[in-house]
Amino acid sequence: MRRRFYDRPVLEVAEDLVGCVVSHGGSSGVIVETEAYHHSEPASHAYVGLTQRNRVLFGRPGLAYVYRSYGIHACLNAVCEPEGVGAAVLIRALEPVEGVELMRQRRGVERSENLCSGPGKLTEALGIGLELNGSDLLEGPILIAGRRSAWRNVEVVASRRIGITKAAELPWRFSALGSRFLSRPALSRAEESPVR
DNA sequence: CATGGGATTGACT
DNA sequence: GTCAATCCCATGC
Repeated sequence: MRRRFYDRPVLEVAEDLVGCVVSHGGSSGVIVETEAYHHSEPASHAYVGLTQRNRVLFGRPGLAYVYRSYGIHACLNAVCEPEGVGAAVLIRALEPVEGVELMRQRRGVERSENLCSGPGKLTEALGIGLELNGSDLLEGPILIAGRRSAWRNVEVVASRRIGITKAAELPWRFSALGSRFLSRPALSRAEESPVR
């Protein structure tokens, strides 16, 4: 993946990341679910402006923004848009590909549908911790590679973001149509709209 | 300096 | 379905 991939409107990047492959710590998976966050809307950590917590969000595109959620979990984002603009894509679910046994050990669960089906789950499965906040997704140790051929024409659908109270009406969640590895089952067809 | 609230998960009713 | 765990950090007194 090139840096300019991330140096674009965050909604475009969020759609295009579905089908790409995240790898770290001897394991990898295909992204099946993302959400976009932008400083202009109140659900974004960048909404309040530059602070110590969110400074990576304003960094150069292609950085990893890893934050602690509910005091317990780590969540992985890809920083987007030009440097100085607070925007990022939250990686919400993966279809496990490599290192599945490692993922089972790290997660302590067996079912493959349960390994990476949530933002806190996938960081645990891949061994991604807060110390990787600010690392570069183009240099590692976390890497994101482009869509493999089988995913070249994946159908992406948009729906509302999960688990937020502010700006909850925005359809900024993007999922691979029909995937069994989503953090939440597909919504009713009426709630989802095809992208592109 | 005290407090409140999450971009969640898993256990339990 | 409900709810607690647990930790920064941002906010407000």
